[in-house]
Amino acid sequence: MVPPLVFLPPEFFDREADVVARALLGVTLRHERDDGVVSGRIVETEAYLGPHDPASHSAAGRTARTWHMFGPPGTAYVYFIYGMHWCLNAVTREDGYGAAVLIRGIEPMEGLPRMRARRPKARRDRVLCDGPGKLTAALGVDRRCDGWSLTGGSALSLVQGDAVPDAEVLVTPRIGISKAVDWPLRFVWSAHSRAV
DNA sequence: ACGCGGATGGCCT
DNA sequence: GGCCATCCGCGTA
Repeated sequence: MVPPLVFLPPEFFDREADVVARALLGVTLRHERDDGVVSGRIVETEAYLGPHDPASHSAAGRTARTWHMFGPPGTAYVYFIYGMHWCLNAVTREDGYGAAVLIRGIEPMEGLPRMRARRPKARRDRVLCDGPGKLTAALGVDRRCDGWSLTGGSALSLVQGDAVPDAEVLVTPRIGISKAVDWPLRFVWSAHSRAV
């Protein structure tokens, strides 16, 4: 028997983004499609705290692009970046606030052959999902998922996992941003991530 | 191992 | 016109 899937409820996400970012380590991100299930355990995240956080997309206000970042807790916010890549966030705090957690890395679990097919340039499984644009490609996540619920009401969901001890969590500044560059809002599950 | 620059397109000034 | 919450390939070591 396979244990039932326990989806993270909306209340899980109705907290500050840094708290949720830390708590998402070890959680399974799961995409269920016609051709099968693809999933992985979250090993790296970043928190974007809200309109007062200069590095946050919500700092520029609610536009068509950032619309779903202001949605209810547990919403998927998916955006297009550098003309090529999709990035997946989980919205945190209350409806209308504008905070989110960027999923930066997962450890592949189910559907390895499908991930490899969607990431033909990855020569080794170690680099299949070790970046925000890589994991969305491997999972088949794109603009269609923008605004979906991650709490069990859609094909894309977050499933409860075993707790990750503090001793295995690394906290660092965020990557690839130009504002608030030293805020310690990046969380890495060191035992399962190649990233420093 | 590490650093650099090109790819590529939507959105804001 | 410039800026991106990135990735990849190629150069040097």
